[in-house]
Amino acid sequence: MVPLSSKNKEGNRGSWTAEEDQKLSQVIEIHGPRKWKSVATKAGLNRCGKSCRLRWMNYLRPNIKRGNISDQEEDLILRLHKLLGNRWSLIAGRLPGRTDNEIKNYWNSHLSKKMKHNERLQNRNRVLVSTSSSAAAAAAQELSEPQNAKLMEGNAVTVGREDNNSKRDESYFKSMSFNGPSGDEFLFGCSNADEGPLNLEWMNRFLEMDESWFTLHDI
DNA sequence: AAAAAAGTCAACCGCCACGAT
DNA sequence: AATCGTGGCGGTTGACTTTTT
Repeated sequence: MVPLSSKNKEGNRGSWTAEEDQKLSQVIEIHGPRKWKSVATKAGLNRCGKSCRLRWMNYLRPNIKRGNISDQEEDLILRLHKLLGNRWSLIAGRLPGRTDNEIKNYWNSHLSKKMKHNERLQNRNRVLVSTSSSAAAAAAQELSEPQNAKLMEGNAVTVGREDNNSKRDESYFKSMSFNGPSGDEFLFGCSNADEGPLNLEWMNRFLEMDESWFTLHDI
């Protein structure tokens, strides 16, 4: 359906109709996908060449892959984006049947959020808790970035950015009650005042949710 | 059930590069 | 060398759909 507001002196705008698609396809079949202004004229379409090109590239041309982006494709997009940045046409060139517009949309609606979420997890202050305060102190010494580690009252060590969370964490752990297993077993969690008191159940939930985070900080 | 908010995606816009004149 | 037309690209918009409140 073409909205009323989508027509002006420059020609049709808005969504393409099946009839327009058919006309465009017919002309391209004869003259090839080039000289878009002439294609638009030959097809008798009241649209600019640019619009015709876009419709062909993103919708009408053969071998366009429809349907959800697979896990393999997503992985490839992530890796290519890391390498190339927002060079959507280059990325799309590595994914047969996918268009630059589709990749860009997928990135903006799915992957950028995923990236932000991961970044947020990485930037949280990490917390190491032991049932033994001496073991916690020893662990703090062994940390690869001791300048970023802080031994808290009792048996908790925070590891993370040197930011303004330290004071909050300190009082937070003073009031914490920890009912972990006996011995020097370490558990990992993540300090976040919004998520309520830190306890074993909560930490186990966290670990189930994000195993990769755990292995990254194994001591 | 209805309204609001969030998500999706096709299409448009403006800029730039490049070839033709 | 300067200008113009065209195609290609990435950013953005807005209509429509889905989910949440």
